[in-house]
Amino acid sequence: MKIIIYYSPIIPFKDCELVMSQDLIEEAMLEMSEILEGYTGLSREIIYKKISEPPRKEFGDLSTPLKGANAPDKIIGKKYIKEINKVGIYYNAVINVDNLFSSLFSQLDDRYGFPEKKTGRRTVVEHTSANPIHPLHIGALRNAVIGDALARFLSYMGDEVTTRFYVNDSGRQVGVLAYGLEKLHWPSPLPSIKADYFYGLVYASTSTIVDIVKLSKTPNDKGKIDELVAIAKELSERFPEFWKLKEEIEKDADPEAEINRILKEYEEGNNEYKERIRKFVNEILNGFNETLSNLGVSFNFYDYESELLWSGKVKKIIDEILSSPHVIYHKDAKAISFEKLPEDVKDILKIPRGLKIPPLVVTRKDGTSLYTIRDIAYTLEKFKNSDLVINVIAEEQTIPQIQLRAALYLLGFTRIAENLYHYSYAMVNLEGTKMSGRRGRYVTIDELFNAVESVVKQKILEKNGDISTSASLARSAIRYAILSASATKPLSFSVNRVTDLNENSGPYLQYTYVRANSIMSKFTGELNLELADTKDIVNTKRDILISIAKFPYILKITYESLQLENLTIYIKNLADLFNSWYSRERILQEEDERKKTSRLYLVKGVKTVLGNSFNALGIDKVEKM
RNA sequence: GGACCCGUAGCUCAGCCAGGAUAGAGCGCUGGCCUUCUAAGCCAGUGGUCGGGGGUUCAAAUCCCCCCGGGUCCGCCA
Repeated sequence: MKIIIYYSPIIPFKDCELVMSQDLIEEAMLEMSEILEGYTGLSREIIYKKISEPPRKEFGDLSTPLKGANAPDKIIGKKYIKEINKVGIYYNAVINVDNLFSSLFSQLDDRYGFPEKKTGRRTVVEHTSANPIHPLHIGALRNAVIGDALARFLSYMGDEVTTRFYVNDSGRQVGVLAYGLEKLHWPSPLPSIKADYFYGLVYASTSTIVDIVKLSKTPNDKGKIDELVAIAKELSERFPEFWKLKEEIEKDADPEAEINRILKEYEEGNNEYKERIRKFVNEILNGFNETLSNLGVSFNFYDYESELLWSGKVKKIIDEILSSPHVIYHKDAKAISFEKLPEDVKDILKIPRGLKIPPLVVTRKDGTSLYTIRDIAYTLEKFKNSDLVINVIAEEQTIPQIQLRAALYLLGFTRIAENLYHYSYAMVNLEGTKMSGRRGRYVTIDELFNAVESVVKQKILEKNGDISTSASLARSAIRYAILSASATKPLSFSVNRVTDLNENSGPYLQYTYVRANSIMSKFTGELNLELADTKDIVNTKRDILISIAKFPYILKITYESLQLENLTIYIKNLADLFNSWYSRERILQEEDERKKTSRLYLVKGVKTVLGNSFNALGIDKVEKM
């Protein structure tokens, strides 16, 4: 793995600071650059910046290419650097294992790696925030896992973190569902089925029927109608009330107008709609929670979008917008224009210079509100007690998120606009399935989780393991599959792959932890650093030592980049090293007390690093597998 | 048409932003290892025009330009 230096944080710090403790690799790199500075005349910053891990062992532990530098072929180091050897343009440093070992383990405790001081940054992570109209499907999975892991991670790193789920209970989709329910006289969910599944069927049925009615009035697209009819048949097999619902909806001259009417009355505070909609939204949210708890995901707050409407906060923003100089007419509607947003501000707000930001319409024709405008009001709320807001939202919403930042900036909320971060992630593909919430075609997270858990259970039975760990293992398999990939890349998912619990999986990491933990719990003595034989720290053990020492550094770059895969991949590599060593040498059975001691320290280090990383990523520590 | 993301082994992914020495994992395939602290493991082998072409550089998977392919967005939806 490459050692990376001098990262410029993705989000600049203002009055907050990350102070890492015990970052011994960083100290070694500083020492190396100081030594070379004296010989080469290059600034230590330049040297430091170029340090990386050499591709092969024989080149040492740290390496920096310095062309034209004229240092001696061999330099003796000081504390963490043993010596530096010149090979071609490279200066290769060998780490002083004795000193690294004693420094590292003289202070390694349960908190190892995490900063001792709080950063002083108050961070909101808004994530998942799925529309409460159908069960959570695979689309929301990546969001929930990334958001939850980010929040845990930042919290361990010393941010004061708040997690929020934005309940989008005021959008058109909720209006569609309310319309369908009204037509069915507000039925209660069937007891045999989870509420979110029941409402999901009503929503998909209503939405499909409304589209059929709409299309049948302008009969020009035969193919499309045939397709919808096929979907109708499909839905009617899953939802017995489908034809009754269709009959009811067809009685309305203009279903679309009915949906708008409901939305308007609801937004204006009609009590019946307020109550009825809140009731089903909460039932669906309960379903979400059941799903999310399987994944180990929970929230500090659920923020109902509708409350922003009824409290007048949205209206206040609309008024502010309308009195700003940036309002124009766009297709006969009042809209915010972003024409006058300066180019250099675009850079600050991470908006591509080449992008012409589309105008943002302020309200619908009938006066009801639109999502992005409501989101402005919501963003102000989120910033009330925070410095940074991270929105984990799919990349499809890049433009609205840009409009949001740009609008906030133009309205004068510059600090907020600058500290609002869109954590974008690409789509998850599941074995080529095509998903559509509006048509009720989706694979739910529950289905995936159950499939994974049942494979895990089978595996546990085969191995005579502890069946009570099945949920933990299934959860970690799913979370690992997501957290080890870069969020910006489209992710191909398949149940087969997630349930392949091999050496590149959550359970593999848990298994490695179990091994380390089991050794430590069988050891009853007291570890004494004086007894440790550092001469024994060679080959893979040496790699393990250095890897453990690198942990704070990895945490730091992960914190600054917000790319959790840095940490995930790192612990996978550490687990590989540990397992490789584990199969070759004995630890508790080692007869030489001094060797046994130094090895036990390594095991303790591995256990601590894995355990702390698990905490930060939301992977369960299990004792037995 | 414009903007953004992605393209690395048969498949799924690291590495790219911060350029350096024979490009790494897992799955798959081949063969080995359980009287030893948990074999969800270990060891060995197999497999790559880093999408293509130019450019910058002593040095390019990595930076720049062009092109090709896939995805997403450009709504009075979210």
